[in-house]
Amino acid sequence: MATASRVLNGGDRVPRPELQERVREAAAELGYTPNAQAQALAKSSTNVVGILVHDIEDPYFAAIANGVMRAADERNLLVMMASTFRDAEREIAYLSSLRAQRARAAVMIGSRRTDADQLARTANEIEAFLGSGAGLALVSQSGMPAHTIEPDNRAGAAQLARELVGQGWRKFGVLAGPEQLATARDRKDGFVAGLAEAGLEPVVVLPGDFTRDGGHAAAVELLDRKLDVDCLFAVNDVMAVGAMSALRAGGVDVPGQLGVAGFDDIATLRDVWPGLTTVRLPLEQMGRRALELAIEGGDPRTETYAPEVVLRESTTRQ
Amino acid sequence: MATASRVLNGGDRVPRPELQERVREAAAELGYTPNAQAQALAKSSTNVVGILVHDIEDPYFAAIANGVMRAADERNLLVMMASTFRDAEREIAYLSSLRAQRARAAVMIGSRRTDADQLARTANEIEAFLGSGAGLALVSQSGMPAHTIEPDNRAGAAQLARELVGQGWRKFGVLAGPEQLATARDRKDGFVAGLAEAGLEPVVVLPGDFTRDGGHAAAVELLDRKLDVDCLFAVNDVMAVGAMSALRAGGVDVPGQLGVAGFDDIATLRDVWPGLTTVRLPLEQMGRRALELAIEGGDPRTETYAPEVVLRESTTRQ
DNA sequence: CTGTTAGCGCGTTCAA
DNA sequence: TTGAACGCGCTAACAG
Repeated sequence: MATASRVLNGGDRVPRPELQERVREAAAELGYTPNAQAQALAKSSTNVVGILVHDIEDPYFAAIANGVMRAADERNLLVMMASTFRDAEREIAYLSSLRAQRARAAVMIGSRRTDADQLARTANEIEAFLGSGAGLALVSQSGMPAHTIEPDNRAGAAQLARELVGQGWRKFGVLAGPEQLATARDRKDGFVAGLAEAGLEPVVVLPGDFTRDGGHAAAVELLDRKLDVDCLFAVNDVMAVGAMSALRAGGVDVPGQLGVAGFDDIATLRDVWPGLTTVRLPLEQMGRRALELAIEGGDPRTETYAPEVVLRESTTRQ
Repeated sequence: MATASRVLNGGDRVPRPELQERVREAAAELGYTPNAQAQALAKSSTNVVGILVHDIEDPYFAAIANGVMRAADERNLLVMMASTFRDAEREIAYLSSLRAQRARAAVMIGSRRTDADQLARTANEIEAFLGSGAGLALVSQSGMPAHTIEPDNRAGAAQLARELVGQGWRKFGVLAGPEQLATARDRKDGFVAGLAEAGLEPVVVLPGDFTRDGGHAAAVELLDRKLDVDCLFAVNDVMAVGAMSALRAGGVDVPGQLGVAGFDDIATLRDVWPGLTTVRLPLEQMGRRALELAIEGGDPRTETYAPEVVLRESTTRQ
């Protein structure tokens, strides 16, 4: 048995070629397939890593997950992915499952809502996860006792505000997303701060969902209230695109009557017209790096990624 | 030991409440976490299912994967996802890994290129996978000895052709994607067949990649050759959107000078302007159903899903 | 109703 | 260089 094990799996010193051959033949003949569970049990270590996303159909998460999967593939790690459908309970349950699976590491993507109780329970599960010896990295969620990858949302949004002001826009409306979502809040705050540098403040800040429909609804509300605004900033690209649809339906020309900007620079949306001014995040690289940190382990580290403003036609002054 | 096992895990008849309590306390005190690997080994069965996609960042795959994950979540199954990055070798290797993991079932999404040798090797691995007792379903790949979920690409494309002809378009260009890809070929063939019913045939059929860039490049070529075409059919939405960008850059008005249609009805692209005429596929439901069939097992069955033409502004006659 | 025993399939000592 | 024995953590069959 040990001999067979040596030639078929472990890189241990292998027997002489002739015996190797015999073992391989026998394996083929018997239709042998190594049992990863048994291997894991014997070695008490697996090559499984987990990814937790809120919604894999959202291109933001898909892009980051793609980076994680690429990095995992390069290291011959198997990926267990779970979509939490934005349910904190599910997230905790999945993390616990990963612990039971003795996953080597996990990456949690996306920021959580700031419900104190939920957050505490999530933190507990995270402690347990790390306590089991596995590695963990979070993307876009600070304040947890694990590696953290964070885009500098505030700085990116502030820079966007500066550039828009530089283009001549003055009367801004902000489609702010949910107030409890750190990512949304930081982008909104950064934008407002950027405006403040020029002595401006937004005409209106409309909360809403962090989704296409949220952006659409907020834009509809904006039109209904006939607010005096000349440029809209939506805290992510899918919201911006939803808003553009609403504006079009309302007969508002973009950017002729109203400029529109988003955040993320989602690849799938780079062909919309007018081209969406946005803030680019290195999503794939962030995912990649998150996995590296998670595998690496060690003391919690935070890495911040600088976003980059991309000006396109949706905010071109005419 | 058995008593503890009974109260903590298996639904076997449980001991009296008092003892249950004692076990739970001890477990909590010791920080006990069930070892899923050991459970799997002892029960010789897991609750892991696999998903194989070509590229999770492609919204088509993300939508189907989303359906699979929803169905898995409802059944308390853990999902192992692999992105093959369109590499057949990787695909085979992953399927083999899933076998080693003793996965209960797997879903393979997307059609493979028709390279006879690769196809045979994939078929071999599929046989081995099924031979291990696991279930398997393929989405958009026929001709394999497993459950198959197939959109009726030909019928959908043919219907699209009929409706476009009905709107008054006559001189069609087809951005056909790769000839070796069954999905692309079927859509192209169906479209051509639909045109034939009206006594028409396409002015030009341009091959290319099945991606945004493929559509873009094909449209550029079309413009360069100054072909006399009044409507473009791209065999998927991302190609169509890439083509629209190229047309815009070339100063061609859509749909004023050229109509454009796609295929899939990708959710993220429903807000592009002009709204993209396309053929809707129930992607999430297909993914869902694929998992059900894979879990269910039994004799290979094929289920076909009827697409539905969605007319939007990109083909509105002016 | 509870505790004991024997594997599940493997990697890893330790002797030979 | 090879083979025998043990243990990884758990469940299922059995005995008490």
